[in-house]
Amino acid sequence: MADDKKLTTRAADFSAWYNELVLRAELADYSPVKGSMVIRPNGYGIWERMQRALDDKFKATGHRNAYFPLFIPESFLKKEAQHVEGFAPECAVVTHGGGKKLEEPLIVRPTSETIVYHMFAKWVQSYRDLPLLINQWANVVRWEMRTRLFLRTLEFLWQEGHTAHATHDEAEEETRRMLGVYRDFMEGWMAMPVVTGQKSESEKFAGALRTYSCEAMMQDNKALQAGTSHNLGQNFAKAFELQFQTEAGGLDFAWNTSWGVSTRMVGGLVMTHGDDNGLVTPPKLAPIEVVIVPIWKSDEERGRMTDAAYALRNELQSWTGRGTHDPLRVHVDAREGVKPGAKYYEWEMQGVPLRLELGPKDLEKQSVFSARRDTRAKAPIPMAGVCEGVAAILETMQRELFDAAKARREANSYRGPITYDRFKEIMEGPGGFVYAGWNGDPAVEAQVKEETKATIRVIPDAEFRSPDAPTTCMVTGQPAKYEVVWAKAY
RNA sequence: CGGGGCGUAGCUUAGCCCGGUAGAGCGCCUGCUUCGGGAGCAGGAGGUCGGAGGUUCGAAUCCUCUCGCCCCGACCA
Repeated sequence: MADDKKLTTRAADFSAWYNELVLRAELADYSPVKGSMVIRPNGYGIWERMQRALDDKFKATGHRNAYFPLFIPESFLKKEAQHVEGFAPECAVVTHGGGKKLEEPLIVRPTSETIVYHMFAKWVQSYRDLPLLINQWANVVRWEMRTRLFLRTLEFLWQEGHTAHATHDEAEEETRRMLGVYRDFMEGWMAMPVVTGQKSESEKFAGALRTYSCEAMMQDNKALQAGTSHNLGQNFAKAFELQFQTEAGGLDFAWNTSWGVSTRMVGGLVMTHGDDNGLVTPPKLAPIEVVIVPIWKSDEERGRMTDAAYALRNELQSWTGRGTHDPLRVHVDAREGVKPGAKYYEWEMQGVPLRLELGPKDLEKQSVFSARRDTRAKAPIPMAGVCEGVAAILETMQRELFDAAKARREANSYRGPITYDRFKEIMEGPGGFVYAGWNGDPAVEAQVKEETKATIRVIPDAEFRSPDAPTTCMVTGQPAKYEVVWAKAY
């Protein structure tokens, strides 16, 4: 009886733990259509907070939101050779509408480069129209063979930024800037440390010149590609005749970038911070940061305690110590007929960062009893200064979640000279990030993937590289062209 | 598309070999007692046993077909 209330532990079966958590925390549920899911209010609430934070960052870097249609003419996809090769196999295609066969099939967008740059071509005439900085929040469809809640579903929600620039260097700067924005968000809001860097040729976006990525390590030591930013060069501009008059009077193709993050990040958040009791949400992304549970025995006490709980909520909500635009998000759980213990388990499963218990004894002592979700640390907070006290705990928790995740990642990262045999041991065993030399040959990359299922996650940016750069390729022993991060990935 | 598992109440499932009144736990509703870490008692609602054929006096159970889902692989944000 007690057992079926517990989650499968991470140690016993990480995959089962993840699925159970997502369902039990009511983040999402399976839909009647295979491979697609319903995002429930608990999960959507986290996504909304992600959206808000990211949208502010996009606006602050000069982007404006727009919306492009769901349907794309099939012919558009075919205009960029690599793009069609990459995406055609996973596209949903509409062949009928209004009871009639369509003259030209419509693709349900797997991503919107083609239609966006088709439109850009109409809007851009001169270098004065550049840069054009657009973002859209949308759903996209990719017909994946194997799906997983939040991590890979047929349809998912994301944001896709699309920009056009006059020069390669400007486009490159934008590509890197947005990768930085993603990193700031993932580390500052999700408390999820990432390794940034460039993708190898085989892993880059179909149609891009270069792809950069944020890679996070999950608690099973596998990598999650959490966000990508692409320098598209002039590939799409040429395919869609996106040209402009230069300052000198000539004609040139524009330079494009695109970048995106998706609801997959919710899955990343779960697998970064969740524990065997359920979800752990970083305070900054928690739809509810604080839940107050009033404790009573008699009816008389129930009245007094719920009143006190709502009064405490009002005090917390109206506190402006974090600024008027960032009030504490507080919920009172005054349900009758559910015992306090049952409420504790429920809110822990849902990942609410801080629980406040308020009973007659606390009221007498003019304090409230707090329990932190991640460490389970419990301590009374004096009513005088309760807002500051609560805010301080949340701030500490946000920081410590990041520190803990980063320490875990580093503990499972391997640097220094390594043999291919040792590498195989790591990948068959605990897994993790292995920093090693690579001769740059795609055949080596393919061989390692075939033999170990590990892939090159990124060619890391300078700050992530080892103090002593590897000099030889881990597999061939030839001179290393790059230091790369190997890992099994989601 | 290969390999494995499974479809019985909202959920988890027993029953299936060996055909004969469809059972349990959780959840839900009502009432009373409870309430500082998953409450107890009493009463109650809820089922075309995934679907279609067949065998049989009789099918959740046996046979055939079919649909769907989950997990593991190949592919991918």
